[in-house]
Amino acid sequence: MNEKDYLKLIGQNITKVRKRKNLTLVQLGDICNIEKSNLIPIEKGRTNVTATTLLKIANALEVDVQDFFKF
Amino acid sequence: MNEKDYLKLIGQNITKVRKRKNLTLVQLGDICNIEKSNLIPIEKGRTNVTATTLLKIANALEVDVQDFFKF
DNA sequence: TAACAGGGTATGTTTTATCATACCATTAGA
DNA sequence: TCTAATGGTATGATAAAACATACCCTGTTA
Repeated sequence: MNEKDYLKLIGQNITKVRKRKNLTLVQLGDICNIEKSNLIPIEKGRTNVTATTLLKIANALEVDVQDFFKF
Repeated sequence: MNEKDYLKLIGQNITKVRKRKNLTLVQLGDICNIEKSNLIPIEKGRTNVTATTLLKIANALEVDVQDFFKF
């Protein structure tokens, strides 16, 4: 898998979980202290997200980081 | 889990898989095009590794990225 | 027709991951 | 003993993530 698609899938997984939890980008951002303007590139797969940012988001969404890597 | 321990565990998982495959840091680095001097901080959990770097390492080690997040 | 909420974009700044190279210590083999 | 391999450290440069703020568009609703 190429890096572009891989980042896109991670982002899509985050979006899926966020919507499943009925959270807006602002709400998620409030919980994990990340601005929505920074969450959007992550969900769109436009940024090469770091491990700790994934941890913050996973904690906020109450899932395992691994869940973002299940394709 | 705090970020420090989390990064350390990711690194330890990478080290475990690398040793299981009987690869040195240089050999792993050759496969995924990452200098051993840059792999060491990752394995030690001293750097906040990015998603694509984890993908490169996972590909080189022939495992899923998820495997690095199993604690 | 406001006003607001939601998703999304743009951008300048700061921080830091990655790259690349050089170097050190220890250990095993010739 | 010398050499090479291995793990590890240090560092300067470059690319880019994260931060923070401001702004735009669309749909909804008072």
